Amino acid sequence: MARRVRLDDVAAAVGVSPASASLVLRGAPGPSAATRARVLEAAQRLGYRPDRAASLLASRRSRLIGLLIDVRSAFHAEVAEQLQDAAEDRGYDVVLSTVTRRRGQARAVETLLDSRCEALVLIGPEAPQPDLERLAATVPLVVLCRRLEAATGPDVVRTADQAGTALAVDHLHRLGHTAIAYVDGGIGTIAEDRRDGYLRAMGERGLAPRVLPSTGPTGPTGTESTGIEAAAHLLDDLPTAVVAFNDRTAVGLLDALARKGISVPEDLSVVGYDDQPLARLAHVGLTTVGQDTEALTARALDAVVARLDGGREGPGPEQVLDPYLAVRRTTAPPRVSA
Amino acid sequence: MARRVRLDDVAAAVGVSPASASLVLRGAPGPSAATRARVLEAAQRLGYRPDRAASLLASRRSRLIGLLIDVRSAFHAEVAEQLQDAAEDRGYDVVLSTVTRRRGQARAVETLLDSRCEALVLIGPEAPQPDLERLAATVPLVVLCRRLEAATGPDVVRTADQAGTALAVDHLHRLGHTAIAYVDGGIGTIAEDRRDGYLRAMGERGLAPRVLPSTGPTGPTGTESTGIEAAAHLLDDLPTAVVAFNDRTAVGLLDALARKGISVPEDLSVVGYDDQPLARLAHVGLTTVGQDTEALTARALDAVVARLDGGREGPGPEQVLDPYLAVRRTTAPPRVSA
DNA sequence: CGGAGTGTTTAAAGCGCTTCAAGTCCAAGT
DNA sequence: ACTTGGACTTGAAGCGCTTTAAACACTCCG
Repeated sequence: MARRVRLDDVAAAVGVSPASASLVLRGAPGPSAATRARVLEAAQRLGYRPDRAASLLASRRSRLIGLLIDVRSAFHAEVAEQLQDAAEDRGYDVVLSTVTRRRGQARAVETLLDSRCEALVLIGPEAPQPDLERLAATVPLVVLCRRLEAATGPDVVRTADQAGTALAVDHLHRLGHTAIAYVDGGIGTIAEDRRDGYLRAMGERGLAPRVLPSTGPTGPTGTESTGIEAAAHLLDDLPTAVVAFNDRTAVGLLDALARKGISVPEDLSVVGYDDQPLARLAHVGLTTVGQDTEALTARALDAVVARLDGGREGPGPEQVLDPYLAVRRTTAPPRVSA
Repeated sequence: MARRVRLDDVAAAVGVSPASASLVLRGAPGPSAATRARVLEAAQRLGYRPDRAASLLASRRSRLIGLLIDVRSAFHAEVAEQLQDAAEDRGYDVVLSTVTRRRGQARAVETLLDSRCEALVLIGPEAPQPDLERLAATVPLVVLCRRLEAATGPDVVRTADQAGTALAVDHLHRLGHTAIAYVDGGIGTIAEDRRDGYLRAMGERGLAPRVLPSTGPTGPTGTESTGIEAAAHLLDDLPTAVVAFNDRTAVGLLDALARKGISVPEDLSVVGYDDQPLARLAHVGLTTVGQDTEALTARALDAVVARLDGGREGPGPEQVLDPYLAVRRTTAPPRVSA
């Protein structure tokens, strides 16, 4: 295994100083076109690859953005991919750190910090707000998809979850539904917001809300089984439409309903939340509320860049994006009033 | 934003040389218990965090393993998580790089190499074998879940895919099935192996194989829609059992069958492949073939460590693990012969 | 009491790159 | 002919840490 080609090797091959070679290879202004061409050629020929660690150490800037993800989540994955591409366009690089069951968020954040990240992006962090504020004092921090009470430190970019469930209720109401139930998602800011949005939207229309509790605090919440259990409760007194906390719950619900011989959307309309790939599948065709991931990551990156390159100091305004409603095949006018 | 605490600061605070502090903080032998305690205390008090880039640069070793994943794949995610934990136990760290639609495998590998990774793990790389061989000449390389013809360079750790489909056929045959169809997964080493396994297993039992082609080369292969299409073909001449290339295909199949009023497993048994979380869901209960991810990652790490710490030079033996069969609710004896 | 031996500590030399002050060179200006 | 300024180039000083060999302080032994 041959020794790695260094900058000095390239410089020596061309007969210029390492300093010049460095400038050329980073596209910095200074070197003449002739030098530039020769250095580039040599670098190419020798197969030179700059040493990341060395440049990080030498340059004051690292142009690295740390992204903390739970690699098992499809949504996180999507954000990662888009942030990666968006960052690249702005000359930044993204370093990923993943939480595992053993390795908590704190550990993962440390790894990121140790890697000289200049800013951190956390997706729906569960850490208590004071912890986030403290972290924000150390490094520019963007909190994605999580509401904070009067955020002072971190920048917040999120979707208006309340508006999302309201959108769902509105859609159903326009179709003629009045008996619209909601399957809850348990505790957490997001679940709260979605529930509130539902309750408010129902209230505004003078409709009686009906919230089916999520699976008890013991089991996991917002999964297919939540939907299956909810279906059991629903059967006693069937509404004409149901809004579920998320798509997985909705899918569980759908499955349980199918087994009971209740046809969707004829007997019952169902709306999910998240617009997961799952929901888009032709044979599921779930009407669902979604958030614009691309806009979300773009805003997050903007916030980072505003601090890093723009020199913004205080926290920016909380960025709240509007959710959208993807109408598919699980909603229709109620049978009786049609 | 206060300047970062450096090793020198810690050393100065205690009144020892940076060299000693360095030794203590890395748990290297040398420093006395007294010094050790004082340095540790100071580091703690000052909130010292070693600079990753600097230590990488200074130490000859980086103890970094690069893992290339497609962050959208659940399987990759699982591997990432497990490799992360396993590596930690051996004193290695994992750096993740993700391919995006824009950013191919090659680019991602470069990033990893630039980060001073000492070894690379690729999951089911699609690159042609010569490329992999070339890469393996540069850096210790482990190829996970992909068969190579007479691998000379990279270490290979995979599951015997042929044995997997054979397992499925065997299970069905024992239940009394003889008309067992297979839904193909298109091109690629994995799809080939699974198909071959099916064909061979059928042949050995004197059964007539029936392979339903995967969706044409235009569309994506091995998805739910593959299963849906296959179901349409199946209806003309219903076998008593079907083995699908993977779980997603099986789920599509299941869904389409349900719509046609064909009940599983009464009318038709279905076996998937991958044992995805999806398959394990209570309301799916798919009988499926799975691979032992934990063993897979453990072997991969062993291979890496054998080269890095053990000084192994040549390629190790190809590691082929046995798949397992998870029998759930989609398989039963055929109606007639029961 | 000198020196071998043991256990600790540290000075100093980098790791490979960036950066910036300080050149060098040459054409234009006076 | 002699400065002036612009366009390039480069020497040298780090970035924050590791590592090696050498220095140091003892204790133990003959």
